Amino acid sequence: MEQTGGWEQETLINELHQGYELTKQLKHHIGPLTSPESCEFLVHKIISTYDRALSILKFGDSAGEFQQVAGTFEPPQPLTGGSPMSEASDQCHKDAYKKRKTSPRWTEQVRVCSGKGTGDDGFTWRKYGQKDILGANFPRAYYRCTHRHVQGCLATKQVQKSDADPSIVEITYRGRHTCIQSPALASSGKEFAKQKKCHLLEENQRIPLFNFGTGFKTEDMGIMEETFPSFSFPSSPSKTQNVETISFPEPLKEKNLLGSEFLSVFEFPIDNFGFGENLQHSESDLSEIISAPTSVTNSPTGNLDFFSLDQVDFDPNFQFDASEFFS
DNA sequence: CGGATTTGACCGTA
DNA sequence: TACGGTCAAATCCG
Repeated sequence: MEQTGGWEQETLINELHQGYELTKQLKHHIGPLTSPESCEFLVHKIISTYDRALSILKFGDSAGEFQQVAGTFEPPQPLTGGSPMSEASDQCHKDAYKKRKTSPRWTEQVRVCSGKGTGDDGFTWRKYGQKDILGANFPRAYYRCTHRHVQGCLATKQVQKSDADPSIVEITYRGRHTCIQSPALASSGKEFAKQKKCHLLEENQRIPLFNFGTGFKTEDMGIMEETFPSFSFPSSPSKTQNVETISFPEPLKEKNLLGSEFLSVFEFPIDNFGFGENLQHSESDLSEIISAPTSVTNSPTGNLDFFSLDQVDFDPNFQFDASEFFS
């Protein structure tokens, strides 16, 4: 928990750098042909990026202990009992990050208001198993990305009702999405997602602008972090303020996981979906991703351009001047 | 009929 | 050996 600061510094730099890239993209996208959804998504992403950066500055490290709420970090809190979620009423939403030695994963608890709170997180999932878990009152369901075979997406998730409160489901995400699922598609729900399936690859080739799954995780610490006040915000974006008082709009609670699997630190918009294989090699060692980012980008789709860290100069003295991005 | 779900079997790990 | 995770055949569903 107490760290030298190297990790968060790097994260901070990367966050800022991502904000830079996103802003540049937004600049390019602002125009008559631009879809409002894309712009809005970029804006939210940018805000989230800076939000995280600010959070890092504000709280220092301990990211592994953070619970992330509404796309922002909050200082460490106990996971159970008296947690904010218990008071958050319907839109209650909380992320919990649990450390795992060999299989880091990121767990989110979602209160189910209707019957479908188990997974409409913007991705399409296919259930592949269910198990009764020892000591648990409810079985655990296993899902993998629908596009596992088509695009080699290795993202999986586990959904299990909470013993303590059946109205809450714990969703544990593992791996990251390497498939392309746009926010417009995702935010339109499953119907859109169904339509999209047939055109997934076309979408990939047509608008390889950015990956709509984004996020932030730290696998080397055995945890994953993430979440944006995502693209599906119906109206007002989060205003980057006050991380303590933010509450989710109702729709957000089922959308905010969109990018849970992505390593935004290294994945930049245009081609940030190429690290799926990384996870296999480095679930518990982020350094492997860092040291050999391009050696494992053997996506089955074969036509993805992957971001090369070589292209990124993580200058410690990175200067950030927003004005130049809009010039 | 194709894709998604169910469910028992199988496998790896601790 | 028990348990969690995955596979795959059977079944369901639109």
